[in-house]
Amino acid sequence: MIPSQMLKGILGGCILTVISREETYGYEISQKLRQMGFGNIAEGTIYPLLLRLTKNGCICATLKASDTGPARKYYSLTNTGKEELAQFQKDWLELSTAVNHLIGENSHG
Amino acid sequence: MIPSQMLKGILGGCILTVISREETYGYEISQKLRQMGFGNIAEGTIYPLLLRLTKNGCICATLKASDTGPARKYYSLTNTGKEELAQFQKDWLELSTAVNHLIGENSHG
DNA sequence: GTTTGTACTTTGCATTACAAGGTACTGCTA
DNA sequence: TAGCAGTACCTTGTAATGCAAAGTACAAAC
Repeated sequence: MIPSQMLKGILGGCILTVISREETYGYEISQKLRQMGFGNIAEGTIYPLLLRLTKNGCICATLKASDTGPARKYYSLTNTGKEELAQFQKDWLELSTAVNHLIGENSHG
Repeated sequence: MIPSQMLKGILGGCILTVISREETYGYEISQKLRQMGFGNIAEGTIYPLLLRLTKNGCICATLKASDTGPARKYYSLTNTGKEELAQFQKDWLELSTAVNHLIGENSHG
């Protein structure tokens, strides 16, 4: 299990990434993240995050009926969201480079 | 600049990594992290974190005089700290694998 | 009609990076 | 002597954010 603290500042970008692939909704996002190896991300994490991203203008929702349960909120990226996603990927690269550099150097020591 | 939220849950492990290479003190750790590409990590981040790690039994300090300023607190890893470091590296691998997998899949459509 | 699975929401909490301000020692300069 | 820069550490309060817990609601199966 990835510690929850490690997910801070990362989940938002991950969700933008998932949505960028295709329109999707909260419940499905949580399932996809689990399949991707993020472990079980609580609903109390996903839904507030989606609301935050909506408020920030990164994503927008369309309500669509479902045959198998209550209606779903399908999300898609706005232009702001696309910029935000690009920035996240840049930031992630910077972080992972620094950490891998640090951990890697350990073995030369 | 790496966003501060992205550093949550990561800085602790990074500091353990730095200390594992050789005994060092707060001020020097902040300089090393900057050199490693983490940007300027505030003192208000470093010192509380070192206190926390000490309280958790991950590191322990030895006060040593300096020729060029006030005394320094040199930190070294305890056994608990070594376990914590190993766990961090495992967690980091899990996280970075998941994120890279997610970002990478994006380009396959 | 009760349960299971789907699907979204809200409240309150814990963790943690950081800004801002403070203390204190050394060495240099005027 | 006074003042400043660099080194070195500490404390308080704040903001961001993942999550637990609880609630609402619809559909299908039993």
